[in-house]
Amino acid sequence: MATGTSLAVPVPVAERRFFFLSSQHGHERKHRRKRSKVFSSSSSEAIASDHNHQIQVLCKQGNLALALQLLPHEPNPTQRTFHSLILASNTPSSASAIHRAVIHSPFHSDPFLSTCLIAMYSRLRLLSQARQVFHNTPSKTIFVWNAMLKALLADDEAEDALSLFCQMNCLGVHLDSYTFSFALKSCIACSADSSSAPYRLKQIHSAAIRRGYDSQVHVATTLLDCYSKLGFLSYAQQVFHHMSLRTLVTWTAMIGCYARNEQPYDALNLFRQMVLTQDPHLTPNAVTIISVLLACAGLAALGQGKILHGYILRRELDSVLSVNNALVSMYIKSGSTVLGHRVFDHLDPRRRDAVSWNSLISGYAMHGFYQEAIQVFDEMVQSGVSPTAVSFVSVLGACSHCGLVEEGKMIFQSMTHKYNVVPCIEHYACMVDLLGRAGQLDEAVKIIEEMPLEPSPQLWGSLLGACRKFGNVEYAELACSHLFELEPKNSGNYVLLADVYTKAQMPEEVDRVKKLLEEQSLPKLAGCSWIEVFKKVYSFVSVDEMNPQIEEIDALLVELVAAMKIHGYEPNTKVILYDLEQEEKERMLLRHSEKLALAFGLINGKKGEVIRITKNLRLCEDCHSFTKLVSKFTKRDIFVRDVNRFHHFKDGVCSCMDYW
DNA sequence: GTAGGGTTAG
Repeated sequence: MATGTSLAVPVPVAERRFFFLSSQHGHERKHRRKRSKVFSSSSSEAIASDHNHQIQVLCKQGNLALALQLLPHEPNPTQRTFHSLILASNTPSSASAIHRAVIHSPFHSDPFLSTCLIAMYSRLRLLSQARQVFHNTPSKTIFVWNAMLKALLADDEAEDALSLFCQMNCLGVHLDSYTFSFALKSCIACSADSSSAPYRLKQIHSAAIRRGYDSQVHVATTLLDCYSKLGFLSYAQQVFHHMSLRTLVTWTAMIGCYARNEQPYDALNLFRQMVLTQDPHLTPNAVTIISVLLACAGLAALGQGKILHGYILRRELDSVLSVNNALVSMYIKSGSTVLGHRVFDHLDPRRRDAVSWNSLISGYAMHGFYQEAIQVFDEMVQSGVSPTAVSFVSVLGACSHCGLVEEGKMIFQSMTHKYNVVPCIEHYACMVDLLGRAGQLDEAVKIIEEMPLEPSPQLWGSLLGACRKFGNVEYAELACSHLFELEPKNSGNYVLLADVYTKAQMPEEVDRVKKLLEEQSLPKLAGCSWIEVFKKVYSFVSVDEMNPQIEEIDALLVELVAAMKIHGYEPNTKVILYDLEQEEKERMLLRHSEKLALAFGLINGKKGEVIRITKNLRLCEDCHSFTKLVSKFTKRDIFVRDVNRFHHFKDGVCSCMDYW
């Protein structure tokens, strides 16, 4: 206790030191202090260390201007000083000033500073300077190589990044896990204009396996995401299942993978599985929520989406702009433009970005509110947000569905002339669709012939669709000559061509195409529909004997068909290409997944509530006319979202006006 | 010894 009191007496710091240090130490200290005093007055080194420190502090405080003014007065800037300056540099002129100073210092080829300089130039989007630093660094550490890879990737020079990766391999550079992350991402960045992406991805994957980096969590997650982006869902799944350690990012990437690759149901299941682990490290973040919202949108699962919205508010994730944008898009895609618009309205107008606006524009376009879509586009421009390539895809799509040919042409022209957006393949596809739907087939073909890009299957598909509508055999054959080569496994193209021949009364040709289709025994994409009833999502496929209520559903459908026939419904068996008896064809029509979902909704849903169905294919003509009549007969509003757009059935009429 | 990576809405 006695010592305690004595220690409680405040002792000045300097004295206390004396108290504890031996006299010898004290002497040494004094001596050293004396020496440094001599240096500080006579040698420049002491001033130097002083300036170095000052420059570093100024950089940390963000006062780069003053730091740069001080730099010439420092004859021996240290590596630390340069590092601080590089980190603080935020303009091209300050960047080159610092770079010059480095070159004239003993650190001119220091790999550490080279790494930082490359990153700095990359940040300022000065790629050629970054390349220069790279080439002038004789002994490149893996950091230097990786910084250059990253810089190339960030500047859309992914092809160069991949060549650099090859060079590293040839030179026997010891690659690390970062190298693989960048190489994999480059591969994806190249995939837009190169068909070899899957092959190259697998090559890099095997190289990663050989070096044992494939199990590294960052590499594996990137790998998973790369397979996802190329549409190789099963490879992504394999990577996910083989990982021994999965982080939140890994789970999020896999959820996003399902959501983007037409498996929204699996995305929701995986999300549920993740939440059930109750692992605190796996608490969903904004990105996770965005991916889950994407899945809800994919299913038009409005109830699930609302639950998520509640979660977002509780977790205060509504402060994140991208979460709000995803909400807007989820609500609209789930059929509620009102709720979508409400989220948009609650956003501070100054915070709204191009994605916020685009969500709204594409939402209106999807619902067939084309005037509104164009109006929102104008509002976007007025608000000072520049339209992006995506804005134009939506708004041109809107024009096309509305038959606004002249308006569409003007907007297409304005892209380059007014908004500085270079048209890409999707925009040309929109134009072909616009002209094709309006019956201007010659002009549509002219666009294809004159465009500077390689026509995509979607673009030929648009032309083929127009040919079907206007019965143009010549252009249909032209489109198919490309389509059969570009996507030989898409049975839809054969069906459309057969339709064109049927319309043109060319039965031999119809038979030829049908045979072609049968010979290849192509796997037809199974029709699938979803419906949400009391916040649970139910899915239906056309051959679904597993559904416990199938008998009840069948019975209702038979009853409905009988009633609809009185109201003028005639089963449109033309949509079935197989050679079957009329009765059998009608039976097949009744098993279309959309009709099953509709009957299920009528049986189990809340009376009088809007029925919302989502379908993975385009709505067939028979289901369309059937649903129109059901909406009238049952006095129910029915929303059906197919792959392209919304159909709102009410009182026997559809919002698409039978034009889809 | 320092530096650097994976998931994000249209």
